[in-house]
Amino acid sequence: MVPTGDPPLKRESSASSTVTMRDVATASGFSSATVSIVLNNAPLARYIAPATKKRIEDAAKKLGYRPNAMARFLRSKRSHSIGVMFFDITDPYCTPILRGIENALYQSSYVPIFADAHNQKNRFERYLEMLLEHHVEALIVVANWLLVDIHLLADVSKRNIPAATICWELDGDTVSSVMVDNEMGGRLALEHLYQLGHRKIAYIRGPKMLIDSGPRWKGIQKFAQSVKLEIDPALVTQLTDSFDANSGFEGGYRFTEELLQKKKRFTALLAFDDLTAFGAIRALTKAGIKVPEQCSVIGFDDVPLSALSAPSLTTIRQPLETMGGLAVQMVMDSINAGLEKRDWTSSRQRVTPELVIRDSTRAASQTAADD
Amino acid sequence: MVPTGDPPLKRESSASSTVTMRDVATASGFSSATVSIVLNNAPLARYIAPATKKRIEDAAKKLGYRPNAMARFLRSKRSHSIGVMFFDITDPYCTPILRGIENALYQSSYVPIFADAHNQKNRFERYLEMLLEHHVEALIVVANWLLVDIHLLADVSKRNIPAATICWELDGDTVSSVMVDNEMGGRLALEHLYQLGHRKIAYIRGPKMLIDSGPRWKGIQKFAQSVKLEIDPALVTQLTDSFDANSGFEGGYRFTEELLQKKKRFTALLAFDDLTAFGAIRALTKAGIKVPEQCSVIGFDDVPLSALSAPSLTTIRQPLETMGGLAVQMVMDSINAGLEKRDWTSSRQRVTPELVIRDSTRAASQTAADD
DNA sequence: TAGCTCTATTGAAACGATTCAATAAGCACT
DNA sequence: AGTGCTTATTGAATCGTTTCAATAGAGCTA
Repeated sequence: MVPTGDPPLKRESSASSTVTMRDVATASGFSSATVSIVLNNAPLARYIAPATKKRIEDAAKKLGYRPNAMARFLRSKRSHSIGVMFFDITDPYCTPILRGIENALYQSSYVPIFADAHNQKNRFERYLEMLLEHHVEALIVVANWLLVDIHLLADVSKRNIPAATICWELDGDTVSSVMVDNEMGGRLALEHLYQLGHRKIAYIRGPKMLIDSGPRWKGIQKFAQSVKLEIDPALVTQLTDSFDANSGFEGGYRFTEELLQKKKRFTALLAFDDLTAFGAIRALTKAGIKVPEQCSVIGFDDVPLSALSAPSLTTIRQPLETMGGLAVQMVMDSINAGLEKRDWTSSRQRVTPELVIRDSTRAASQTAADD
Repeated sequence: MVPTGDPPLKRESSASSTVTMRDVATASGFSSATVSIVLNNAPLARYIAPATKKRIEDAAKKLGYRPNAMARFLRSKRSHSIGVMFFDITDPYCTPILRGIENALYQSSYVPIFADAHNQKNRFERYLEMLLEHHVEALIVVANWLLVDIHLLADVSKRNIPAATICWELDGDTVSSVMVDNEMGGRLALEHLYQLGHRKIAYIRGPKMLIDSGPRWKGIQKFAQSVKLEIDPALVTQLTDSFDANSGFEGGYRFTEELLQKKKRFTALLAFDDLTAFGAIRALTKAGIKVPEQCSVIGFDDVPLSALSAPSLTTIRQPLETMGGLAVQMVMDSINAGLEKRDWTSSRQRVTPELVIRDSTRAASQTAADD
């Protein structure tokens, strides 16, 4: 319809053929070396005449040239991809982390290769193998549960691939890590309940296996000590080790039932994490105890559903999305250091947790004292 | 300590150098062509002597040989990766789909490259570009919300890359799709409430923009007609179009409040999806109406949190993990068809939804009739 | 003994980029 | 007129595989 100078049927539009760099070279009248230099803005581009640059860029655009990532990598050793391994994506708190990682990588035009170990060691190893085959430039491991560190450490550091863990730390200094300050989080949680006037508080501690459990409990104890609050051992239980991400909910349910059977009264419950808290709320509700009217409940993590549940959950927020971004930053720094042959030492980041007050906690004075 | 025939210090263990195929070739005493044939079990491997195979495999294992995915691809045109694009991973019902996709790919030794469009068109396009650069062999798009199909269709089909959508359908027959049978789901939901004896039922319909909204409502209407149940227009609202995955919750909350203000009584509420249902429950609870004692609520999707919330949510289950797996199967079939130069036509799968009865619904006879 | 089919193996040419060293022209100095 | 510097461009090697065509011995048939 519209008359233009272009020939009506161009090859580019019809064929599914791949446009290679050589095509751009011949189309623009320069060599592929020049094309490569211009299109990558390589150091030598300083010497390329502006007119040349323009002609090449125009040709590339016109042909719809897209560099072949594989060919590029084969030569330059850079895959522009990084491996992101989760131990169990089913765990609701993984999603914000994934979002954080994805977003940060997007900014750097890196692509995440996603892996989910399903909490199985052999699966973890197989994925590691696959990621290495794909020559990821770095590795981020989100380890909510246990992992065997030997192989990760060996394989990864041997090949000089930067690695970072989120929610987990490894011995040695080869692998960076991002974690929340669990001790501070524990303190914040108890402090909140204490300030609301609660004194008879039940606790569901995290499983031994988990790296978070210890520090969180330590923070609780320290705060209790500082205000001379007695922690009644009869009101303390601990989740058992398990490989199932949903075990938190079931554990919270079961151990709350146990606590209730003891007939020891408590006006608040401090759960290891949000899932545990949900389990606890379920058990309390089933026993006819209203949350927060008769019992306050506080969680830890601030998983996405905590804001949606009824009642919405007061919790200690981990800045999960931020943590994902930080991990990316760390491995990126390391990649760049390697590229520029600078030295680089792994680091251990601690992010600060934050109290989020919602509907599952209220002042003890408003709490009905009896069952 | 243990005396072996091996020399004490092997090159392999110390260096971070890459073991190439040529290394395996020289170590085993054969040519790299033979090594390639053996290690890939290529057609020509029929003619290779068993002893040769063994020697090559041993050498490869001993050296810790790992094929270079990039070099391999450059030659064979196969990246062994597929692109997985989400429109908003934040939406809780994406996680099971991701799990399903990941698991199916793992079985085929394919690797997923993860992309999240954040519901933004330009981001979607940029990611498409990146995925094509990485030469993914196929594309799976999980489109919970709207998307502009023109470019997807054009770019993808032009390059003969198989594509499948989950929770969305495209015009034309280039792109396969997996969807739940929404009409049946709508019917199941109303049927459940009806069988519980509910007659005064409020409805929160899905936003116009969403492909699911229409059929779901149609199923509801058809069932109502079949049992001569009158749908009171005053008890019907519709979510407004929005790009925010969380809008379901807020919408559910707001429109339930609106319904309550009308003072029209209802004993049950049928929500468009689970998030909407949670919003509705929040509003009902806030208004002093207990769920399910005074009002039953049913959702749709069965997102992971539906089982954990208090009360746990009765809902229509979409087999999300299965759907992810199906999509993988489809694109895999298509990839293989392309490889074997067979013909292949895209298909549209419908999976059946399933009623999951939990605690948010109960018989109308047990429902307190007045507010 | 020529001709054929199997078995067993390999040389060498791709694949599509990057990058180093080489070339060459122009200009400004001593 | 020789030397050195800057600008502008390119030829050719290289990355690590895959794969086609070639080679060659061996056993079988006619």
